Amino acid sequence: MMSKRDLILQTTLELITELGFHATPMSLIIKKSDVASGTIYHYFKSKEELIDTLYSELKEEMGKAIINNIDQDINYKEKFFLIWKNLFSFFTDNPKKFEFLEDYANSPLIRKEIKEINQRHYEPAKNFIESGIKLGILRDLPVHLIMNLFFGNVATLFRMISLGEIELTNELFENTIQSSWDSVKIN
Amino acid sequence: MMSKRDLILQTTLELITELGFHATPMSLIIKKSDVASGTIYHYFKSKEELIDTLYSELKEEMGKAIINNIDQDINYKEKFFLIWKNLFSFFTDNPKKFEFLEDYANSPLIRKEIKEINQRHYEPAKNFIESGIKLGILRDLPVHLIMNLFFGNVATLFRMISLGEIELTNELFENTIQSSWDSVKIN
Amino acid sequence: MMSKRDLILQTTLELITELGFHATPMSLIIKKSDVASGTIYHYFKSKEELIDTLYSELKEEMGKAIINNIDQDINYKEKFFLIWKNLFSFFTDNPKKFEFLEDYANSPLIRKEIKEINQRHYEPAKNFIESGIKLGILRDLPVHLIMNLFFGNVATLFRMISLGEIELTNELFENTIQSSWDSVKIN
Amino acid sequence: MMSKRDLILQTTLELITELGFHATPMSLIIKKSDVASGTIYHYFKSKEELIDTLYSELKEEMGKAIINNIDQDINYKEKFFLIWKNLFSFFTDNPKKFEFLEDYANSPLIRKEIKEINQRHYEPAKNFIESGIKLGILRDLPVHLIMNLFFGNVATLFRMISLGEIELTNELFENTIQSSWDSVKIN
DNA sequence: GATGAATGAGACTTCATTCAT
DNA sequence: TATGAATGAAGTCTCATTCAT
Repeated sequence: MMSKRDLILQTTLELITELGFHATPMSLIIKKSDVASGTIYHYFKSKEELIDTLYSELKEEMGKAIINNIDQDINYKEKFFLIWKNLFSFFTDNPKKFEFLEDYANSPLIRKEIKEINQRHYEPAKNFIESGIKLGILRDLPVHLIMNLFFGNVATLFRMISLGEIELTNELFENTIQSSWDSVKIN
Repeated sequence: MMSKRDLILQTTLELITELGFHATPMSLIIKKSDVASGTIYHYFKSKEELIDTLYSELKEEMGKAIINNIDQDINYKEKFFLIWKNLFSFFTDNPKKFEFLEDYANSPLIRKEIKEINQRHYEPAKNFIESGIKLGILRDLPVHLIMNLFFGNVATLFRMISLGEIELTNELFENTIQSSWDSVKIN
Repeated sequence: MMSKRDLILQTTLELITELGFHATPMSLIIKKSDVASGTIYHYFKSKEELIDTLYSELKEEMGKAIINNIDQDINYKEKFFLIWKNLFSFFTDNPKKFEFLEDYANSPLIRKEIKEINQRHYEPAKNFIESGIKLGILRDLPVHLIMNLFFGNVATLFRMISLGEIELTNELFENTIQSSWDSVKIN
Repeated sequence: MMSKRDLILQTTLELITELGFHATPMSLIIKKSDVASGTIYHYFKSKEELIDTLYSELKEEMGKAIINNIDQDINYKEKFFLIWKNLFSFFTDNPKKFEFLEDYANSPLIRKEIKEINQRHYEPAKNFIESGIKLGILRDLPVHLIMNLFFGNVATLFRMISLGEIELTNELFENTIQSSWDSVKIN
């Protein structure tokens, strides 16, 4: 059985992605979680702290998903493709989490301090890009720029699939990753 | 002198990018615009219609900015670079408009119908991409996917510059566009 | 007809003296005043500002009541008695105002700044005491101490009468004022 | 070491004088006392009973302080002065208790029944005043009026000293008591 | 005796909107 | 066109208290 705390977080994710932060009153989270109003404030000091917490937990989860299986004995390009697929799979498996993280990535609703602290979950990914540049495999662009372009590409494909604007075929999938790779690889 | 209607729209843009839609009460727009509460409702039926209107006007403005100067006698790649630069310049010249359009591109706050209607301002850009594919210059990916990847790349660079996360040099600028081009061109 | 603003102030006085500040919810003031909840906030920014305003208005009113008729051609002691009676009459005529001013005189609920500003209504009274000291009629005690003792004496008598703990006769009234006078006069 | 019960009472006194009854939530008393919420309800049935108890204990303590040393072989006036000083000393030694007793003397928060019961601690003081009247030393005013005027005078001086509005010198102290005596003694 | 998670009524306040002038 | 007093539903959060352990 889920703890009340986790139940509240899950309900919050569902409602906020569906309705947006301000269109999701605490009263609705309370009702859907089937807890008393006081209970939510027992675990989270305020609505802001509630979504800060949700953001942190999801950011950590995504950071871990990205580097899944990455320690295999495969070459750089294959690892690039693997990470791309890992991120895409995370979105596919957790569309709500994708939506939430997209919406609040640049939102003033999440305190800056929270955002900075959660950067730490992306150290492995950052190291991967950095090593690619050092090895002369990747273009010499700022590491964070490459990471953001990469992330943006995955998100763009996933969003369109998710909204039904295009259909996902194996070919499209591979071509899009290839396009992403071509944008940063040298030659 | 600015009409009251336009004054209200401008104030709305400023406040909404700074505070977000729900944290920007009509009362604040009213106060900062120095009009009476009745006046705002004379021009816009509701808060929703106000931002629908703002969205439409900005979307149109951006659509026009993109194709500025595009009818010159230059080759395809040069046009690709020009459009990239046009979009980037529009963001640089209008950072608030960039922010607003980014925030509300995927927001449920803008009615779907409004979003669809404003697609028409991007016909020229769409035609440009389509012709590139037909001519065998661009990869055979769905047109809208290419457009979104393209838009995403420009936005990613601009956002990082704007937030001060990286510094814009001529070299970085050209390299990033080149990276964007490499992701879609054939060969 | 009373303005909504004044109606709210009057209702507030009645409820707060009866129930106390914290036991008087805004919702009750709203209901008894028969206005909309928004209306109260149109005139007063917060509950705190509402009672600050009430305090200020009553303090001013009491300040004026005290010096009523004082410019007559009567001697010092007679003026002392007159002021005593003026204050006592103000309490008798406005028992709720007495109660409110008593309860909030030393309350942290009224901002210090508000208290200081309202001292100005007691300048004439202060001058009267000061001149008494200078003329050698009154004991050489700090002016404000004399004022507070004086005020305390009037309030003590009135409170007991008001609570029905003793009965007011002309003799008791005169004796009490005489007692007050004897405490500060020289000889 | 203090019992948890007494610890709670002491914390309550401190918080309530600083913040006021309604601005002092049970949760704060609980936190500052470092006890569990259940514990406070083990000793006191409700918040009301908690302050009723506090009131009673302090009222008794003050009653005892007043008559300290009064059985010496000194004359009536000297006893009057002694009681005055006893009360003033009690305030000086226990400023929080003074504040609490002042604030709640006329408060509807303390049940009437509690107030009446605690009158018994002031029988000796009452007897002292009554005998003064019978002996023809004091003015023939109602006993309780004299007691209240007396108490009010001590409180007025103490409050001003305590707030730093005037400075306490030996001369001022003696003069103020003399003033208090002059207000009730015959001649 | 002691704990603290859980409760839910109710507090203050905000806000989009209306309408008589 | 323009005004701004008035509305009242709804929002976030607090708080005294309970009860299973």
